[in-house]
Amino acid sequence: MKPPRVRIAPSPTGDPHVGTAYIGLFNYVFARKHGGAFIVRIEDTDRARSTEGSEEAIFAALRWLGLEWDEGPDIGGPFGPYRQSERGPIYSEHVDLLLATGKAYRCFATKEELEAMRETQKAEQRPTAYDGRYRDYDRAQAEARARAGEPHVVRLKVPRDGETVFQDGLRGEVRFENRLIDDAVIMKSDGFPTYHLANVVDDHLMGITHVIRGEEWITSTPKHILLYDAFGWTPPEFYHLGLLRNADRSKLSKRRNPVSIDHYRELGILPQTFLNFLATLGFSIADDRDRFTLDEMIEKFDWSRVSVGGPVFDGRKLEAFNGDDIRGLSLDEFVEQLQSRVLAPARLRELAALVHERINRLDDFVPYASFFFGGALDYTPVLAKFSIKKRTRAEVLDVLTEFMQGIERDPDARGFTAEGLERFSRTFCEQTGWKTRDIFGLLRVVVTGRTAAPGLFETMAAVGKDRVRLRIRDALRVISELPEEAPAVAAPPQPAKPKKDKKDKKKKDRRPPEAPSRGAEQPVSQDKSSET
RNA sequence: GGCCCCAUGGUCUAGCGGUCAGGACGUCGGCCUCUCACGCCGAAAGCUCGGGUUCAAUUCCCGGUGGGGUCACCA
Repeated sequence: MKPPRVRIAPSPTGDPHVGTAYIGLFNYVFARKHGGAFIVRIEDTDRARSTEGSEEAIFAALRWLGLEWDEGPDIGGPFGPYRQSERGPIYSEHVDLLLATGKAYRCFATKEELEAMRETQKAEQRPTAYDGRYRDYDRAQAEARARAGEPHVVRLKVPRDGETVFQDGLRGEVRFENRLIDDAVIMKSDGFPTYHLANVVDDHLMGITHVIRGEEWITSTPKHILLYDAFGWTPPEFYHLGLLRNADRSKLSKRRNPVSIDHYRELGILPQTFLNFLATLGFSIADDRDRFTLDEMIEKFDWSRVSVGGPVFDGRKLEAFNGDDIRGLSLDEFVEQLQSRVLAPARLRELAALVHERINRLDDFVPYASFFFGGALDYTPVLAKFSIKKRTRAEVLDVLTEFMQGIERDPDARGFTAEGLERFSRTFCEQTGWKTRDIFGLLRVVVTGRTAAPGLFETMAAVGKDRVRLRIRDALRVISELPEEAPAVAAPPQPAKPKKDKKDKKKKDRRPPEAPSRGAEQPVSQDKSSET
């Protein structure tokens, strides 16, 4: 086999996603196995959703895992630039090419117009698809309107009949009827290419030989094949891996699970352990062994050892692996890990600043700062002395859920700095009509498990976004399971969980932080993910 | 709903026509032990269903069912 060239193409729209690591791992291993190149390309053609800092965070996460790339935006390479926002002229050239050969056409339909079209189609129980209203529009007229600066998109002219077939390296032949594929937008009205176009053009120009990506892309693959055809190019080989799932088998989403690589890093998962665990979610090295190193995986890698059903991401197993590996460390190594990861000087200083004026003896630092560490908290003690009056349980659940969504979406909150969080939180109060003292108190309890703690926003920032999210999710579960008669978050007449026998305790202590919460979940809102 | 993908214990998987269906996590029981943890031993728990093909199907084919993905000027 001549050296393959593979890539991951993350979109810088949020925290580094475990899916990116999963797909990245398989790409990386395949490249290394065959002495090929592993490339990182940033797909940032969506100007609205790309966020500052996300790109760096993705690089840092991949490097932490040890998935080093051979070409990428930060290290360059012979086929750059590797950031799609810097490749504008290349895309326009290629669009012009398709326009000139009649493989694509300009479409002047407005978003509203298309929305109305879809509504009608839905109402009539027909599949929603672009109806081709500008497909045969007069070329000269279209060019004139375009020259006049009228906003429009460019669409691929998909053949009306026949079918598009491709070989999936993991699934065999996959066929789609062309009449069911609508004319995909390839250039948006802002002049940026869509994913489909940029992806195909870049993969071709960068010499990508194997496209290894998530199953969610299968249905857009025929569009890509058609694009390769339109350009007269030979498509690469495709391998669609199964999607990582939540415990309920839906596509892994942060609504139900911690999905940030940073979260696992912060909780003290060892990078090689994390890779090993991800690898087992689809790859098997042998009949009766599931612990192996990255090098062993590379050595033994073969597509016939890759399974394709979407695996549930089971944090308990990850932790079991991690525990094993921690025990495998020498005492010196263990201490080194603690010093570099849990109590690194900068981290210690950050926490010390918050604890400084609140303790009387130095060694109170450790118990005082306990909530800065670990995953879920035990809310039993604090439940005995905390309540919100005049608010129903449903209101509490709602407001926490909204808050959790807010820290994801809000530009102020997303960076998770004390200032940003405070700005966001105060606005949030105004919008929800909650008194600051009520909601800040509630958040304090949720985030720290205590009614007294350092300043809420400094504390939240130091606790970290992923832990905060995890605790809110866990709190939602706990609150929803409180006895019915409890007003909101309140001290029930008797303790909520009056007696815990040995077994219960054991169970609780062992429950991993990642355990997905149940009973307090919101309607699914799928995470958007990049091609990784 | 249309289209597409998938299907071995609760979860991740091995299996590639004939196996007591193997391993791992989790669960349960026991041993070790001042406690816990680790470690060790053991147990319960699985081939989605129905048709074919075959001397023989978990394994091959078809269909049902179930799950998932996708139907944007997001990737």
